[in-house]
Amino acid sequence: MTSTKERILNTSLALFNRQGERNVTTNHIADALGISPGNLYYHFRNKGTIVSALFERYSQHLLTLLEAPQGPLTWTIKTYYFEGLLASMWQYRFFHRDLTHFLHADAELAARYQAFVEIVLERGRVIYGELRSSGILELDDEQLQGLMVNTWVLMSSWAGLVHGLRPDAAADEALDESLMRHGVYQIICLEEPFLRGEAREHLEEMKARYRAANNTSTLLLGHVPGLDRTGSE
Amino acid sequence: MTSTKERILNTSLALFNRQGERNVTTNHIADALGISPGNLYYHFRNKGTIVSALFERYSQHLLTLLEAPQGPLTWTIKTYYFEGLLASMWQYRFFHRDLTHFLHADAELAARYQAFVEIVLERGRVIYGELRSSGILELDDEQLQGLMVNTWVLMSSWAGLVHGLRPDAAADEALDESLMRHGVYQIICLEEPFLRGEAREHLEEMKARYRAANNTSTLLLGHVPGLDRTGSE
DNA sequence: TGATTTTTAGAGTAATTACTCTAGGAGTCA
DNA sequence: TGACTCCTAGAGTAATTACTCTAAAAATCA
Repeated sequence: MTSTKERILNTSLALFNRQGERNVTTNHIADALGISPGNLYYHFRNKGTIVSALFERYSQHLLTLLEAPQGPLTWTIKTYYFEGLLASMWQYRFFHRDLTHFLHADAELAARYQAFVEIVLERGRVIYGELRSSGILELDDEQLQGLMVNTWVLMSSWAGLVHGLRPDAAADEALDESLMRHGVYQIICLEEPFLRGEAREHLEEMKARYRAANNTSTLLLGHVPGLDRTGSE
Repeated sequence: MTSTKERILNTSLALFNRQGERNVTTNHIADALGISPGNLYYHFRNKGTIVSALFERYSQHLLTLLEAPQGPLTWTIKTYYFEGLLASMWQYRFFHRDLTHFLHADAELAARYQAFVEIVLERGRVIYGELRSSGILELDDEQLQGLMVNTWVLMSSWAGLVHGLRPDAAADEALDESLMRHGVYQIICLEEPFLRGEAREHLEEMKARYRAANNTSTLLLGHVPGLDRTGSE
């Protein structure tokens, strides 16, 4: 028995992810819920408030994950961990999809987002730093920073990228898993050159685990099976 | 003396980049040009056609750049080359910003975009392959593919990312150069572990060249000068 | 029970916006 | 000059959409 307010958020999130925030009207949300527009606006002053509330959820969710202490950190564990992060970000993919617009339209949200990214990057640096201390990663401070930024770029735009190349992906939940795995794979590619010791031993195993199956995200894998005929009806 | 059709495209591009396609109406474009809406619609059947035509320009521009033969390829030259690519992409940054929406709204555009990405990736693989043949890069096929995908992810989302973190960047042309340079720097970070021979000698010099100045994109560099007070008005 | 507050419905509206239509100007060519 | 095509103006419209307002149901509480 969730409150109306939360049901609005849940439904909005689902619709936003599937159709894009731009294509989802407030009336549409109310309809999907079987409530009146008036009711919706009783709980949320305007559409932006819904987006803002969803960002709050998203950032809290992610920061909680990032705060969780994890004892002795191995590279394998870290990878599973990042897989979880990516999955959480995928759940709120509408946000990164229209990020620029949201930040442009709401200065307060922009400030919150900046602070959020700062914490994420900082926490990421700590994680990579721990791996370095354990001798699992070998890189200097500047390389670590570069790696961290590239990891964040990848994670925060992966969903949107995949969405662009496979417009069907939004509806097809089965694709999700495989696409997420490919995202993790690309992160592994980022880290690979710096891996040492324990990590190197598990590298092939992990790459195999996350390497996308041939039938998905083929575009990003080089060989396209049945999509090569363009233009013909 | 450019034709009205081209003036519409130029103005649309400028407005789209600055304000986002979503926030630019067709009437707005006509106003900015000092022409009537009727005139605009004489040249373009609808708004989507403008976007589509701009993508045509964009993709042709990029593919032309990518086709240009470049004789003996050094890593330094390749880096300048990528800098040019990134600059061209920045000129059409509105497109990647709302990419998902455009592809969702226009199936034909989606198909063209897919084909475009395929060619870009293929051409990128060739370039990296040449560097490998010259002994400048040391990596296997799979690593090359991973690197290529990550480079593309970075290039195609860098503008949007930067835009998200520095909403002011759209207006401030002076920031552009520095932000673009940081993008190239991140690409260097991707390649660095694989560099050998000639490239390693120029590495520090190139990193220094593209390392962003402290006063820009500070968020992505770790140390933030004056933005640390959050929440207070 | 009655009073008060919270939640809901649903009709309605003002504003926006993509796009149309008609008519007329401006080149061009015979 | 006249006919014909290309280009342009600008008023107008139908549809969408974020949001409001009033009143009533439902829950809460004394």
